[in-house]
Amino acid sequence: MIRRIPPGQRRDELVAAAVRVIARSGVAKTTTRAVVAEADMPLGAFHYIFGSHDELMRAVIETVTDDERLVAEAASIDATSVEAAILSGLNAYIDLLVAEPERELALLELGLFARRQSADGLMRSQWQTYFETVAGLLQYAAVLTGTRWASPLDELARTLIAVVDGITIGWLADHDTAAARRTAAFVAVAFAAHSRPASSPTWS
Amino acid sequence: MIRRIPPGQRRDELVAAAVRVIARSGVAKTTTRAVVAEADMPLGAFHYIFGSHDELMRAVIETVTDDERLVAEAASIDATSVEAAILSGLNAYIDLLVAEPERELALLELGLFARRQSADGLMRSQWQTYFETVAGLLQYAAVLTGTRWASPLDELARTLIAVVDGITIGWLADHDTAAARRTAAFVAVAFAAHSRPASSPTWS
DNA sequence: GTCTATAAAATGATAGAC
DNA sequence: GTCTATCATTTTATAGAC
Repeated sequence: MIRRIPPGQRRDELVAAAVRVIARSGVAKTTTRAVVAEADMPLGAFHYIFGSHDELMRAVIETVTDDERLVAEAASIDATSVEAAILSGLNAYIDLLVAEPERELALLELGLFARRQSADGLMRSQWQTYFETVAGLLQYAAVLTGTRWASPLDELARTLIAVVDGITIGWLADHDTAAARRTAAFVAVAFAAHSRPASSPTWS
Repeated sequence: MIRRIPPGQRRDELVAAAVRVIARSGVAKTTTRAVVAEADMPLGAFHYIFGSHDELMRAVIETVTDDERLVAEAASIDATSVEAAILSGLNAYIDLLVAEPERELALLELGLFARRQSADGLMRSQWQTYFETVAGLLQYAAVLTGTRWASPLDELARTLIAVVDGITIGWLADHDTAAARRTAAFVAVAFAAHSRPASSPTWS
């Protein structure tokens, strides 16, 4: 019995399987065999689609960069105030982190793996996507709360990503969810200090 | 020609060699062979000292936790103000990061590796050490600037570690040192908002 | 105790039948 | 195109000479 499946689809299946294996077992144990087993494919099918193990990992990083963490955009943002907006966004992320720690662990592993692996900017583009996503969210939050940002958006976005990454690592270390939320609260206040009413002049 | 060396010393040599290999090539490529080659020892010597590859990695994490990143304590802190103190400390760390990126990359890799590997809290104790070190530095900064912290020290320390980790990852992604320093400046201002004159009451 | 030689297992990649 | 069987290499771990 032969399964005739479009190459593109098989490729997607392999990448999806790799993502699951990475989340479950880590980048180090994501072997070619483990991936094809997860995808329920014969080993031979692998090299028909990907030239090498490296090529698969590269595809995984690119895919993950595109569709992961975008769920954050769906987070319901509290429009009561800028502080509330940032806090609700961070808490929604922390909820996600607590619910699926392996996912975030996998994303960090993939980032460091990319950094080790490729001389070109694979990790750079991964984080660039994060920056842009968060910049969009910050802009959205400003509109929602009738405010504007008093500091450059890309600077704020980068800082917020740093905080998210830092909260993630800290929580992965000790699972202290309450502490993570306290950090989030600290940051929310700090960001609120960089917002102004939408109609105010450049420096109040 | 036989080298008769105390087992404790050989153990230390292997751990030190492992750290160098990790920094240079990453956790994934830190094989037993690579480590003994780095330590200039025969392969057989390895299993005489460590029962397994895992045991070595565990020893590495414990060692690294103890002595790394403590160099931050030597950073000259600007006592002009709380903001200046935090900023100078973070900038000193960024200097270190830029000078030896592989070192910080290795520390992050080891943390995630520990998290993957051991069910017990190896990563937890690693970060716990960071928390305590930074808490000490924050306390020192307060004394130096004649202020006191208006928020719990452990909460501030945890947040600062999160920021340091986040700055590190962001910089590793794109090597944007100026951006890292802007994030540091943002954070320094935020921390200053949580300080009070040393003699003031609990809430001003 | 120290080292060389080798076993045993895992992994990336390919050959070749169908 | 698809899959089974296999190769070549790498890696952890051990056996056994000295």
